[in-house]
Amino acid sequence: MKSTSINPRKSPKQARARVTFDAILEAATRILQDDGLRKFNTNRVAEVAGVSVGTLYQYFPTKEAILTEIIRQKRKLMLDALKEATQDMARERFEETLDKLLRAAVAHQLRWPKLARTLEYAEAFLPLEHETDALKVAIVETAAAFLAHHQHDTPVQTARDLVGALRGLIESAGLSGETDPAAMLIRARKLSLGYLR
Amino acid sequence: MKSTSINPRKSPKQARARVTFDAILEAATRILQDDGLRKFNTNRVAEVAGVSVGTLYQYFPTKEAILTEIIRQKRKLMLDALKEATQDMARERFEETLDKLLRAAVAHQLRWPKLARTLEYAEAFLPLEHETDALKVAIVETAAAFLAHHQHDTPVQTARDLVGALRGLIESAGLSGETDPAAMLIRARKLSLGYLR
Amino acid sequence: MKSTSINPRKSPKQARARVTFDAILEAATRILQDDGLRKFNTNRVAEVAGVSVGTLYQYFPTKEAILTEIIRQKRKLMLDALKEATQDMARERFEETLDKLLRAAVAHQLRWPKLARTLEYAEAFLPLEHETDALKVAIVETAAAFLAHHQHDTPVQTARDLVGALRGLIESAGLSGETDPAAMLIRARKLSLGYLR
Amino acid sequence: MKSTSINPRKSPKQARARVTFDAILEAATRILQDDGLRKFNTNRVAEVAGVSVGTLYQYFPTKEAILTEIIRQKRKLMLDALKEATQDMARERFEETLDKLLRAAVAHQLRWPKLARTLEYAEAFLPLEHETDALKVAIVETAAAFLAHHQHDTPVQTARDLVGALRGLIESAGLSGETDPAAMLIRARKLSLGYLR
DNA sequence: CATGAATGAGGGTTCATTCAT
DNA sequence: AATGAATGAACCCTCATTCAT
Repeated sequence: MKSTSINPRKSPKQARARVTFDAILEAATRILQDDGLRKFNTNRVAEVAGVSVGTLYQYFPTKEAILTEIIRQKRKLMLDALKEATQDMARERFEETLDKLLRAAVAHQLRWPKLARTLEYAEAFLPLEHETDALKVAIVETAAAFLAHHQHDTPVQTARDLVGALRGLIESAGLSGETDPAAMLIRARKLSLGYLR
Repeated sequence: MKSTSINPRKSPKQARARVTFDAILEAATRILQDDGLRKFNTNRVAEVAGVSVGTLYQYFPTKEAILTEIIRQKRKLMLDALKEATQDMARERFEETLDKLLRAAVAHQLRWPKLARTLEYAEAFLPLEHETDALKVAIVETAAAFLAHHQHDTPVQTARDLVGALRGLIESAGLSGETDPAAMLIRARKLSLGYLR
Repeated sequence: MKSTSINPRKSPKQARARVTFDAILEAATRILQDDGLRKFNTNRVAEVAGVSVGTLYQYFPTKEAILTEIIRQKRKLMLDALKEATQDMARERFEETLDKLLRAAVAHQLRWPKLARTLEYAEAFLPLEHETDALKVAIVETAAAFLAHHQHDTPVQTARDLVGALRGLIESAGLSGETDPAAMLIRARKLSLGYLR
Repeated sequence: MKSTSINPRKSPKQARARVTFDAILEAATRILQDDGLRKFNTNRVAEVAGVSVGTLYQYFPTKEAILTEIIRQKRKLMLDALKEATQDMARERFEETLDKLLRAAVAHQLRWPKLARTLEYAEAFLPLEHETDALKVAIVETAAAFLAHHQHDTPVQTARDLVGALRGLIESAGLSGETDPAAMLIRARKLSLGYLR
């Protein structure tokens, strides 16, 4: 793995290292959730993770690398969920697959709306990084493939529109204090079907 | 006006003061647009505005006060536009008023998507401030009043949902490089009518 | 003046600023003399100069910029002295001008041998900087011009050789504790005339 | 051998240990040559040497100990070369022995001018260490003994002067990119004979 | 003996804010 | 009022050294 300024410094192989690596990411995630970028600094991350700054820098060459790794992991989770949701789309009714997709999206955005928003914002100021960027594209493309499969004319633009609108919907609900995925799903479905009609 | 740590220090009454005040806000806005919060600092704002830091602090007690004032102004602009859009709603068809509303929303979000996004993010970490918060509520309420007027059941939640979804839609299009308000309006209308059906 | 990472940040115009600027350079010089690069750090320089780090960074964008400025000043002093020494070379006997040159060289190297050596070493790891580099070249060329004036065949190489050898001579004497310029001058003359024969 | 903070921790007796010891010194030397003191750190030395930091610290108690050992070895090499050059001075003409001495000096300084300069500089800030210091004195004394043998009045000072001047000459030529020992030898001879006349 | 994860003091730099002029 | 020099807490990151395995 290249040691650019944005990739993790070492893939943790020993058990101890793996634990430390994860502790750092978890601490960082918690800080981003609770306080946003403002208080996201390496000293605090290390402290919350229960390690020294030096240790943190053994694993991540810069503060941005931590952010990037969190984004990468979250995006990957989302992409995998979407792929799983669409894997049987050939055999399923449109609404059936759509529901799976929306369920995945709601699950990923509603639980930690502040984190999701912070990561979204942070990403804009990170140096473009292949894998992360590719993941972003892949997410839209997975949705677009689904739309195309069901005869949609402009699948890519529509997919991007819907991904954006759904993010806005779920985010605003989440930040208003809503936490019920079932209620959210209903409105997400309404928004999607309404837009796709 | 009280001089809390978040309100402007003085309402500029003399012409010269007004000019300085505006120059500072304009400089701050440009920096937020171009570089985001990362490079938004008082020294730079003063420099770009062509005044000294000392002068900047004559008008704004803290850095956050500048941010707050920008948000306040932008929100006020938006609110006024929405109010104007709905002022004849009693005499107009539903679609007619909706179009005016969407036109206003698109106009306000599409031109400076990066700025809009940055302000949105910044606001979340600003101390809650009455007027600004009130403006936010008023925006949703204006939309809700319109929906209520047309017999909608749950106007407030629906208004919040739509405001959120539209923001997400326009923001994602804007950040993807779209700049045509007309094209955006068509999709915004589709999203709204679809959701409201 | 460009604001690269190696030039001073502002040319001090007000009296207070001039004083601060000089205090920083003087403190830096003293630290380099006494302890070398090892203990040359911005916190210490600021402390010795009696200013805050922040102030130091108002004048110098990086630690290296301080070093560069010291080198630039010392070289300029040396170059001016050499130019003055050679200004009447057309009217003077060879030995007369040579003596002036050597006097200048001894004066500049013998007083602070440790500083001279440290600057010499530091320079090798500084990003090449036009003016400083030009000064270095100019010094050799001034000597070469003098040699050429007196019918020397390979003035540039000889000048470089002599400058190097004289530096080595004076440095080693200085570091051995010698402080008498007169004694040094005699040997410097012997070395020069011997080599030029 | 005592285990002060500057001597190697153990004289490597087993073959494997010898290899490791040498690998560390070689790595350190390469780093000093290529990047100077700036990037000379124990982690990097260990990495380049292909051993772990822990292993490095089995052999050297401190970073300075590595530097000291390199200096000691280089000086010893130089001293041995000078001793060999002067061993037949009783039977040889003055110029003959001098040439051998200069040949040794040129050989030692011209090949790695950057390394030589770095070691020279580093030495000044190392805690005075008997053996190394003694080697330095021995070098000058070897030269002085040669001068004394040929009826020179002030052999020690003259030897020191010449050692310094020759170092300056060769160093400046080396750093200017010259690499030809033969050409260098001619000028070194000229400098020496000129000064000794 | 070797390994390499962990430590934390040290040092470079920024930037919100104050205050003498 | 306006200026801009000065301040110093805060934050990023490095590297010499230790020690459990």
